[in-house]
Amino acid sequence: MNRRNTPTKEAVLNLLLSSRKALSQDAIERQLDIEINRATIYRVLNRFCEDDIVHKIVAEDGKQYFAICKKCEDQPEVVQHHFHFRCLSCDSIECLQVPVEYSVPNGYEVQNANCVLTGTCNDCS
Amino acid sequence: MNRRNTPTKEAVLNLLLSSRKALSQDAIERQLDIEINRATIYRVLNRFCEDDIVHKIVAEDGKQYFAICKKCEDQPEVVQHHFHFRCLSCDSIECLQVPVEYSVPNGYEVQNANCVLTGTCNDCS
DNA sequence: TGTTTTATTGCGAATAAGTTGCAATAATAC
DNA sequence: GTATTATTGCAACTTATTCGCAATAAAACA
Repeated sequence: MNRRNTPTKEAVLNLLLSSRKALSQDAIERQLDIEINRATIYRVLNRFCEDDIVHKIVAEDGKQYFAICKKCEDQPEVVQHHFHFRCLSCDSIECLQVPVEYSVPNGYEVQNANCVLTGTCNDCS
Repeated sequence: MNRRNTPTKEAVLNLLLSSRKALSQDAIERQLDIEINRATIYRVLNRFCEDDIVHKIVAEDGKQYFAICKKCEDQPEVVQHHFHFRCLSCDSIECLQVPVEYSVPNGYEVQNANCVLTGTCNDCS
């Protein structure tokens, strides 16, 4: 299943790269100049996730948001789990450079972390 | 808007009290002996949330799960934000007694935290 | 105890997010 | 240039949650 380069893929990737925020499918659809089908956007995004180009966050609104996997300065090798911040005022989600730290009971094995803080961001407070 | 006691409310509350896990609407509906309408279950649960009897978790499946606000031994006054664990094997969500710790950039104000770790629980590993 | 008030419920319909099957299109390899 | 098959668009579908409305039933009160 080799990947192909398409205008759609390019457009979505560029949008995500230029965005400071995590974007939902409908935000992406709105912000793109070219018209791309809803289902296609999801498929492109999910492929990006499979390829670890993008990570998916699910917020308390139950919606999926997608953000480029930027590597943290301190740990260039790993894109570790970090907190996300959802501002209720401007309704945007961004990645914080704050690693998620936790311990789990014996026998538990963590594969993923989905952590979203909610409140008011600097721009809105 | 005074609250009234109803069989429905009782039943849902007792179920949540007796459950070690956070429950979704459909899990509650399935586990109850009495027949309660879907919309009603949601309304009861949301009222519990408003009254801080129950807290809501949204998992990466986008679904809402509800759990009794048990107070942690260490900080009996406050039900502080804690991690949740979702086991992909037995598909259940539970509250961990692990507080969520974080810092946020200047000017950010956190009102809530929704943190779910995903993986395999002790029973399934 | 009977009556009134209004919170709660059930029902059905609506909404919204995300997925899927399928046929058409278009990258890429040869 | 042709063949292969990844990608796309479309429409339909699924699933979770919400909402309006009329009926019901707690709770307060006479």
